[in-house]
Amino acid sequence: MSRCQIKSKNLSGFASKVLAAVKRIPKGKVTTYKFLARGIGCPKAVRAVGSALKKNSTPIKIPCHRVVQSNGLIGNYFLGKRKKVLILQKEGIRIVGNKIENFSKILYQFKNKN
DNA sequence: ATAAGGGCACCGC
DNA sequence: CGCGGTGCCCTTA
Repeated sequence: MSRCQIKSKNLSGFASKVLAAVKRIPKGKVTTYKFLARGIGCPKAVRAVGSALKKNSTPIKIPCHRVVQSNGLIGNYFLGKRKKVLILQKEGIRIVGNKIENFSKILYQFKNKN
């Protein structure tokens, strides 16, 4: 079961779960699409997670900029990769080039819910 | 309803 | 160790 898609009012259940998970990310920390996907129960839906964040219409409530690639790279951002880096830096995260410094340290891993 | 795209991840060479 | 190609799932046109 664990269907990754549950109908909702506006956003798909999948998106809702993703957004909820992203909102759980503490400030000054970051997470990866992989952990995020795994956190919602769909470790293979890493790309779907990105798409879901893209449909996010409230970036203020949903710090999608705290979501980066599993290799420590910033990845992309619906507002622009450059913008994402700036925001992360403001969060107190050190970024070298396009990579996050101390990535493993600030990496927030979701608990294995379920 | 079908087709292509996308804010990735992993494996192989 | 670095780069390329493929795979998986959801969204939008």
